[in-house]
Amino acid sequence: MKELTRRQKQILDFIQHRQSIEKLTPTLREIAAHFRFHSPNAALAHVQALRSKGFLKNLPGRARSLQIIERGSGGSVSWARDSSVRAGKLNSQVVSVPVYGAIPAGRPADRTQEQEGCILMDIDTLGIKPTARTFGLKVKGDSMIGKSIVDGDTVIIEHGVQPRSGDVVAALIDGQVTLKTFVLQQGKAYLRAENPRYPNLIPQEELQIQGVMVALVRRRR
Amino acid sequence: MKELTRRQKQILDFIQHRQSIEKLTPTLREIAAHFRFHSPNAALAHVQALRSKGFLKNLPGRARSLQIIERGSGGSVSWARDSSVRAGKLNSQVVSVPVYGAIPAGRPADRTQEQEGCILMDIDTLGIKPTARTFGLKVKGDSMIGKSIVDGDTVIIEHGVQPRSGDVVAALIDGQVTLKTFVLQQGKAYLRAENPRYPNLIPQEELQIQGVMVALVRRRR
DNA sequence: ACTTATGCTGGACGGATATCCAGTATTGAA
DNA sequence: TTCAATACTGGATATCCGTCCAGCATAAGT
Repeated sequence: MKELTRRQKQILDFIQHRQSIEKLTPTLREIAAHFRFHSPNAALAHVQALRSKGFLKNLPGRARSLQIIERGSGGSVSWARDSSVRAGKLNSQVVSVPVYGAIPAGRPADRTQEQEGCILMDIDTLGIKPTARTFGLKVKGDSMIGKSIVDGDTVIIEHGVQPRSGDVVAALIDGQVTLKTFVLQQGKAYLRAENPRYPNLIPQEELQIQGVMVALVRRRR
Repeated sequence: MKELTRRQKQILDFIQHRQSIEKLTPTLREIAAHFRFHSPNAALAHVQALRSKGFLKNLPGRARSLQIIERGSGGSVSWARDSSVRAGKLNSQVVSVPVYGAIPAGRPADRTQEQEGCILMDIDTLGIKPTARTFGLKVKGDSMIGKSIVDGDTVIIEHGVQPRSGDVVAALIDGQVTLKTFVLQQGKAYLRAENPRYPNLIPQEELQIQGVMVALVRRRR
């Protein structure tokens, strides 16, 4: 790991500070203003150095898109205001996961119409670090009763991961998303319903896996 | 408090989701793209509505400067509130619920020894407004399989409420807490295990009900 | 029929922003 | 000295972005 100059560390700390306080990444001009630079280019040079050294990333050309890259044991929390921690959990973060009642066919991004709400949960309880493609799905019917998933449950689905045999997956079948168990048997994949009243599904062509279940939430009704 | 239309709530949820996942506020055009608007003005109209209703603020003219305005529901859940939460939900609050692996006999307050961790969740998902006597309980065994509660699940228990017939309750039996279904039949209360391999329990003296299940959380293992 | 609220399209403007180019000054190593 | 790395200035540009204007459509209430 390349090391940072003192100035670069100051820049990085400033970015981190602004993010934690204002929940907003500073622009290059705001960085320049804070350090009394007369040109945004001075800030850019440092940011570029931080990028090339792997401490920052961003979306090229996009405003306020700087993101600090997490790295394991870099315990520099110099001015962290952690005195406010009470019974809460340390090192945990709450994320917002959108919940859909149903997912129409097509690209996974086409889900905006059906959004029902959202769930806030800490990532430790969730069990994964959610991505932009993590979402909740309201369970309808009892086809997964054998896995103790019942009507009304909300399952948290992570899109874009390879399912292992036995995982519960959200699969696209006949233009609708249903919950099934993904089974890999002798090299062949099929979907098993965890209820004898429902048939198993052997795919004709290819499996349309929308995502893998990572967690479940149930409310008393 | 002015209310939000469904569309406005979807917009707000999306902004919150993006902030919690990417630590970056979406631009109006990114909002428009997600909702398949053909004009950034559609997103602007919603954002303006959210601003005037007090759910959002921003720095005028600045890119990605939307910020969600925190609004607690007023209730004092002081011990449970985690003030380090990055983005709170409107009209809602994220609370910290302690989780125990087992509950020893005695006063419910004497449980600090057995604490295993805690869960952070918003109260809308939880379904109740938690009190100081709300706690999580790790499920051991499969005596409640008939209610789709399996080993490893965490049930959220609310202490001190009167159970209704059919509720799942945490009951104190022989110095141990087990999960059972509370049944009231012809004026007599007893506890039913939702698994034929376990016996029902007819109380000799009085029922020791520790609390009623209000929610359930499951992680993939 | 008339109004109002909501939701969206399409275009446009100006300021904000990231990025590039050229140049200066300082420091330290070869 | 010479060279390279670091730190910064000043200016320029293409694009990104918030915002405004005008208009259309639908639905609900009066």
